[in-house]
Amino acid sequence: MAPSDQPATPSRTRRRRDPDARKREVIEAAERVIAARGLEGMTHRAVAEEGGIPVASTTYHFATRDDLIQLAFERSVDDFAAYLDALDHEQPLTTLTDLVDQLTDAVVTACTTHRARSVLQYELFLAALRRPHLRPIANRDIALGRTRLEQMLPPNRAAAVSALMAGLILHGMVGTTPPDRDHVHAALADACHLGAASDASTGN
Amino acid sequence: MAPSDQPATPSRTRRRRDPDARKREVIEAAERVIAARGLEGMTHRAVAEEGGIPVASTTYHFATRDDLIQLAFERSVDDFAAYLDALDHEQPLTTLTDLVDQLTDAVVTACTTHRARSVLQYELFLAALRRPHLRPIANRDIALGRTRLEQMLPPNRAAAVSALMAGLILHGMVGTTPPDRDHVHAALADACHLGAASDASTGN
Amino acid sequence: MAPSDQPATPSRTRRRRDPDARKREVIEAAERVIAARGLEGMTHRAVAEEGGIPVASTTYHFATRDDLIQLAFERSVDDFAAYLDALDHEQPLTTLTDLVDQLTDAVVTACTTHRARSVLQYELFLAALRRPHLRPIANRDIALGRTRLEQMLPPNRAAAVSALMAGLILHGMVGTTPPDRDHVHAALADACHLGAASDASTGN
Amino acid sequence: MAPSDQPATPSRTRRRRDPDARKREVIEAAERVIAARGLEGMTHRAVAEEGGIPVASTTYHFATRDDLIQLAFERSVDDFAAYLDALDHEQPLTTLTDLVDQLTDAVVTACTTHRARSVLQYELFLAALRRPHLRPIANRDIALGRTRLEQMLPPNRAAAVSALMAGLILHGMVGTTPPDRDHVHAALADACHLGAASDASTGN
DNA sequence: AATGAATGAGCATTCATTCAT
DNA sequence: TATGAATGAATGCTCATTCAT
Repeated sequence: MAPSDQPATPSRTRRRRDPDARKREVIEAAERVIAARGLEGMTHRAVAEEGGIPVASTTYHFATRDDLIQLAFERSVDDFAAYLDALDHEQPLTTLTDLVDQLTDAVVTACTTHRARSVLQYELFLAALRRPHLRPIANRDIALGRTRLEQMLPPNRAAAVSALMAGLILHGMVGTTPPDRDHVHAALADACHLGAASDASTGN
Repeated sequence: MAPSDQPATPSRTRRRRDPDARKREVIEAAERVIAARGLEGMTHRAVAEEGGIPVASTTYHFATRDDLIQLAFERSVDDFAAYLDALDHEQPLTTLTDLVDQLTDAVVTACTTHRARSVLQYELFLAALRRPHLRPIANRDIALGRTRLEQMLPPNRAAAVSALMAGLILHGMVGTTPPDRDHVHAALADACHLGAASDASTGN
Repeated sequence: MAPSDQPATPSRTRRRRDPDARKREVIEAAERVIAARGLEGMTHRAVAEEGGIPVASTTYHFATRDDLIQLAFERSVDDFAAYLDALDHEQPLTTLTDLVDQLTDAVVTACTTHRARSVLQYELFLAALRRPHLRPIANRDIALGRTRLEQMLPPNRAAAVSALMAGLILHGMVGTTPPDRDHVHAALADACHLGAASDASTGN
Repeated sequence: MAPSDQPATPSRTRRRRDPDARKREVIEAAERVIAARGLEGMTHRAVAEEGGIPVASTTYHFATRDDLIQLAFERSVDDFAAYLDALDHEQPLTTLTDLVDQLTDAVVTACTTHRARSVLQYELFLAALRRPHLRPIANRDIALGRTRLEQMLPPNRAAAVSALMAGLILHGMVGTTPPDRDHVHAALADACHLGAASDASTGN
């Protein structure tokens, strides 16, 4: 972000100006590896290969493998937050109808275009079930979506819609075909109390 | 964990004669290990320890670790099917109101009493995302719940309610406290189209 | 050999009439496995698979794996003896010229048609270097060829020709192409003292 | 066999700093193990024991066991080349008579003093029959001896003498007693076309 | 600060052999 | 007798982590 990040000092001898840059590289590579091969596939060697980084760099900057895992998940939630922020700027929420349309799109793309991110999210949830120190991170991820919905929905309904989306995405990814847009739309319309008309449109 | 907690066995006579029983023992131990330590924690050694069984017995009856994983998941889905059958006998579905009550209970107990089984289910879903041969098994699991709901709901609504439950349970388990009964009930009532009154009851 | 080997008694219930038959099956399968995968590849499982035989049959009839190895090698030497006998009947040795022609053929086919048998022979030789109980068997194999040569050559020359053949076959099999007939012939002619004329024919 | 036979090392300071030296240590230990126990006996653990080295060191420096095998064989051929070079310096080839004397000595010592190296060579030949990537190495070994002979013999005769030596050594090692010097000498004299007189000297 | 080298611990799997039937 | 079941003992290999530089 800073304009002096990589100045014109081409002192080849120097390896790195920014000590945190290498750390970030490792974390990002770890994110990618978890998404691609799962938490169990996230070995130091796999991260090193993915990032084009020496193996020892993946252990030098982090006390243990668990530390790296935690930081990778934290960063993935940061990414999610940034994604939601961008969404709010590009498509600010106005009407309930728009909201449902947007959420429908979010569910479908979560299973297709953004599948890697969704997988990472579920990896986090599952990991959090067994590792207490990951639970705050997982809950922050959940809260992120929920809070955004609270812009237009009462808290409990926001929570319900958030859960519905989680379930729709999970079932959608497990299924052999991407989820059907109309079904998703109808379910979300219901959950958002968009009005009885929505139901008729899909014939249920 | 304790390999010697079955002292009443005729001991010493190590050899068993019932290979299917032994296979079942191994599979059940594997199920328990996956639920407790995750798929990555399901090593042959862990299964052997959990089942009080020699390590070689866990490899003798199954060609590969992946085979054992698959069979353990298949068996866990069978368990789920049996659970649903039992439920149908004990509490046959009659009215929509009863259904919603029952589902509410199912969600809450899935996060508490039956937490181990729920964890196993999500392990299966996540594993299926990366292992194609597990997807039919995961989809069968999803279909099981969905089909049962279709006794009382149109197909698309059944799918939506099924997804909602999956999301509620996941978020419920990740959260630090069990899910709130009333919120769950309200969300399910909405999704089942129980009537607008349900919403008023929770004050949203 | 005996005409009453498998009489007309089709008593299906009986598994085997001849208790030695199963043993022979195992030994023959072991021979084939050693030739194909080497001594280290000769596991009980490999033999069982090769012979279409239960694994336990490969251990039941032989005290140890080493026993089976020994019997397989013994049998392979028996095979070699039978092969030489047959050769003597079909192509009795008459003149030195004929002998050299025949030996040339033997060397070339040992690297091609009979390669499997040759490999087995070298497996035996190498194994005998480390396992004293196999040495008499290996030496019998060597003596077999030598003795036959002694029909037409003095003992020391017979030994030399036998060694030459062993070396030609070994180098021939290791090489990327089968050995050149003319070279082989020239070398054997020399070793058999066939006469200086043979040498001129190949330009040496 | 004795892992602690190098007490003079600075002990305790386990870490080495010279990776090439460590690699060489492993390869040399592997050579010794193959010569002593055969290729099938060359396990990582056996090499580690032989070299007084941690097991993981034997896998760290080589991608696979096959890699280590190949390097050990390559090194053994290098050793052979060095041996031939040394021989050429110490006893340059002059007359055919000297050559035959020297070769006779080579055959006899190959079965006695240098038996370990000879065994390694035959292990290589046999292994090369089944592992294509070892064939160039085995052929280089054969070419080494052949080329040296070509200093004094025409190519085809050199090849024949080389093969004869291979056979003599093999039969010599398999036999219960070292090969008889005179027989070996007579055979080599013949193969080198030393003159008819040689034959008379041994009474054949 | 950064990294190649090194290693103890552990893993999935194979195998010779033994046992119960 | 013959064989499926069972198992202790390896084996090749991977990995998180530590250390020397």
